[in-house]
Amino acid sequence: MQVKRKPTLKDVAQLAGVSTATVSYVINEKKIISKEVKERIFEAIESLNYIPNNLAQSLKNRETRLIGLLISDIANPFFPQVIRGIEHKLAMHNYNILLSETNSDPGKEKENLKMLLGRRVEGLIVSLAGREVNHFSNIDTPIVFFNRVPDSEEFHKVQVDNFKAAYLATEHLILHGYKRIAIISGPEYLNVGRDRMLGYRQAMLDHGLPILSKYTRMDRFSVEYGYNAMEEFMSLSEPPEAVFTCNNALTLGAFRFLKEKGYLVPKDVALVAYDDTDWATLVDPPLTVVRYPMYEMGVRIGELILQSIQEKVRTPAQNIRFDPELVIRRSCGC
Amino acid sequence: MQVKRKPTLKDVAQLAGVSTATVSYVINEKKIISKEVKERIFEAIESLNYIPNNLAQSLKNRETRLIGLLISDIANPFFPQVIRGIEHKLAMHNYNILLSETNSDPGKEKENLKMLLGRRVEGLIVSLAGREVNHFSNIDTPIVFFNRVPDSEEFHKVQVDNFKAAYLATEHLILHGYKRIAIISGPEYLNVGRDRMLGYRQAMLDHGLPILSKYTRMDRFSVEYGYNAMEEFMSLSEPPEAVFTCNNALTLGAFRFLKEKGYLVPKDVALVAYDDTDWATLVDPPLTVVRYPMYEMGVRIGELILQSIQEKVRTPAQNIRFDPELVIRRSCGC
DNA sequence: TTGAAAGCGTTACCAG
DNA sequence: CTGGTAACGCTTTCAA
Repeated sequence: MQVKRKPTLKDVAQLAGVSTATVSYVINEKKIISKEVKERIFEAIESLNYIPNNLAQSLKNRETRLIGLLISDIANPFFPQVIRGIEHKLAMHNYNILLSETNSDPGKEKENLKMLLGRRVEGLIVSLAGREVNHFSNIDTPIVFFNRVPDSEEFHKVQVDNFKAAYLATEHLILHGYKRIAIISGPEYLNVGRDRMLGYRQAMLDHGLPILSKYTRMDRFSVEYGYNAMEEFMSLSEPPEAVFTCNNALTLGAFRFLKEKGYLVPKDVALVAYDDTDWATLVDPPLTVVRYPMYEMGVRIGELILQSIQEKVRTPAQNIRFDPELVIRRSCGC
Repeated sequence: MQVKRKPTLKDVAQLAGVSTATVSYVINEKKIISKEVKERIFEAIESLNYIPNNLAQSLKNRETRLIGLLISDIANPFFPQVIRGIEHKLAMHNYNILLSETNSDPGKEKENLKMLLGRRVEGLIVSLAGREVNHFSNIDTPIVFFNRVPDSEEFHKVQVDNFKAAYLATEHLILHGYKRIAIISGPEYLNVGRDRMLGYRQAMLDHGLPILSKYTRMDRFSVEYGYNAMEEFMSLSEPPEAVFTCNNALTLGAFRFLKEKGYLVPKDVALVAYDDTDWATLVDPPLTVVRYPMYEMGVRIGELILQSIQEKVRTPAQNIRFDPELVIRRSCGC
């Protein structure tokens, strides 16, 4: 549509009978301008409905106040909470968020990255699409990774202590007396899949329990995978006594299977889940879960990126781990 | 940080030994340039790691390929699904999303609106913060409202047929034989609160049932409000036989109250909810809900805004209503 | 206290 | 085919 051009500084200047410089001064309060001139300029701005063109300002000032957010899928309920924290922090400092989704496709990630860089975002907040991270090297725009982070030590990272979270969950099950404990996790090549698996293994090991491949599944973080993995477990001649599901989608799928088939939790099989969701207290039985502060993580991510932008020299990469907490309800059999 | 300046067209031109015009031509494939020159330019681009400055391009071309998204709170699970649809549609056309939250604060909405306009977004997608909409008049940037839309007929709107949704839900309860049917809804001044209430009233009216103020609550869309309203209902000397909760937060609160206090659904009180959530099938009993296609709504919103941007002349405002559907599960007593 | 003009990084017209 | 240059809308230096 955009039929008529938007008013510019020049238009305002003309109408107010002053130079563009003067108008710029009053808008930015950079110089002291006489009351009467100011008045005239404000009137002109008002009557033209003038809003400064931020593109031109950015071009001139070399600052866009834009942060690029690169995530796999905004419908994953984990993200909105975190984004909310990020947004609140950034908004305080007049930074805005440019959103882009990758659908966990590294190709799309690469494309979007280029787009964001082209738009001259001042910082990047990213949860990795896949295992490839080469396209993030050699970028001199500050980056904070979160959730799905690269292994490399050279980047800022904010994450839950996934290992500890899984350890906590598994150990709780062990101390409860269960021996045949299974796990459903995400892909090996993602820290979030791998570290949770490692935490599980370590807990089993520390308590002298065997790690059996028939009780471990790690492939995708999806509802279907959770459903299918649970189905496989329950059709084993010796099904697990307890299962640890490593993210909300997996929990959803696994739990759905159990409900559909009429299994009783925790009697037939106990459950500990990752991610404390809205509904964890509403299902029957209420879910014992690993919880961590999503909003606060977002705020911290926002702080970290703002700080990295401010810095004149590159400071050592920070790896911030948030402590998970076990929320004991009833699905574990307690 | 941003220590070293990013390479510019000029840098590329210099390195390749050509003019900036020529470089621009090859980048945009606007003119036919000889193979060898092209080659040299690509090499220069490669070695400098040059990415065109989109700000300058936008300024020159008068197109930002940016859409502003103005919503109350991204953590409301309704939004992410819709946004996903929007994002996918827009991404196909190389448009990106600038996200901003209002926290349902009209003041913040006004501010953010100005910011988005300053950034010269080509279109606006908004779910209203409050009842005030004056700041949206006199804006010549195309707007599509969704979810919380203004009453005015002058704007494009995409919404669920809220009236019909509530009518459907209420009528189902009525046909089931319940007489004392209550409703918990959101504020009167929001279409989403009001229309759902109206649908309820009409259904009651059409079936000769009285509308009693003790059975109607409309104030806020929050978990707490849902909890409290349900508590009030159940402490009535004659509690309702069935309740219709008008959004996911209200459902969450109301259901939580019932669970906590040990009420049996649908025996003690039947329930029909608005919004089909992930967990609606997992709770006990599975929830009978009103469902509508969130992702598809997002796609439609994206289409509509793109179309409005393309149009040379302003076409009449469209009011698109998505049909809700009743998903009968067990909380209604069927 | 005000203004002229250069420049931010592109694009595109017009010449050659 | 290639290039000089004005212009997009703003900020800021320098001068008046």
